[in-house]
Amino acid sequence: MNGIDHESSISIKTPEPFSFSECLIFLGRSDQEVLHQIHDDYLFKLLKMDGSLILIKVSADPNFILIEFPDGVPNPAVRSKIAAYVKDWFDLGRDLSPFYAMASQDKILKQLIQKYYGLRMICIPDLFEALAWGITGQQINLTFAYTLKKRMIQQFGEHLTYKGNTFWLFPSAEKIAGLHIEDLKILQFSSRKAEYILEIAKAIRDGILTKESLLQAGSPDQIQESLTVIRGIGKWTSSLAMMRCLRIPTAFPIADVGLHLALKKQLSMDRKPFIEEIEGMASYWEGWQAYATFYLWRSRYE
DNA sequence: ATCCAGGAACTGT
DNA sequence: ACAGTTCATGGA
Repeated sequence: MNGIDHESSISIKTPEPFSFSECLIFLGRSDQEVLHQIHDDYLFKLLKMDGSLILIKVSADPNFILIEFPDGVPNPAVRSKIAAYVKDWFDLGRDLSPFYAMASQDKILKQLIQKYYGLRMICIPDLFEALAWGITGQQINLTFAYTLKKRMIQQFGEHLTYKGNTFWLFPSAEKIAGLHIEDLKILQFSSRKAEYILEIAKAIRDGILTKESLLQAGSPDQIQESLTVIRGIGKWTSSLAMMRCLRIPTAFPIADVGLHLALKKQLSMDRKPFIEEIEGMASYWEGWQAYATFYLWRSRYE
């Protein structure tokens, strides 16, 4: 049971703490994002379940998340999958109280959990999307990374138009696996990133690389190892996928420039912190490095 | 023009 | 294991 199914909608009891509006702020961080749309306090997203496109409209009241289906109500089996998806997307299954207890004693995180109270990790449940997004974002500025992602989606992803708004789905691994390097290069992906993404798409298409097999690989270190043996996936990209797709709370992209800039700002430093300095700060975050990182990322969107 | 951006592979020691 | 080099391309 992932939620209460009212046939034409689903409501999911939200855990404490949870703030839908904080999640919407993170989701609205780029005006180039086309994988969801925010209109007033409603969040729209296109999903594909059992082979069919389904548009969802998500909203919240103090105790529930409500999922509606403006373009057609799917069958009960699909509704149940959608409830599970939304739960994963907002990381609703996690008990945040240990994180908040730790953070309330931490110099850096203390203010962040007050400011962004109820923010949850916004996850990327699709493994191919998480890895492709990681590779896309390697060593380029975020603005350009969003541009590349948008081009890839609008070139190769499926879409649905409802009341004049077009909603996009991230391209499937199957679709991308069938492309040539040139097809991504022309969108201004570098040759190497195009190679990496195509190879990973093929591995996912062929069932060699799956979320389940990664999760069964064992400890977080073993999962990281099985990711970093893949060409194009280093420590940073694997940590990102472990954070936002596999939802491993200890995942920690310690070399992430976004994290560095957030810490620089929080600590009013005139330079980015050194890795050794971050290791010192993060020693207090043990068990919750992923959430600490996520809240720090959030602090950059002020 | 210059530096840098939510890195990773490759090469040499 | 560790350090330096190369790749790659737009944003500010």
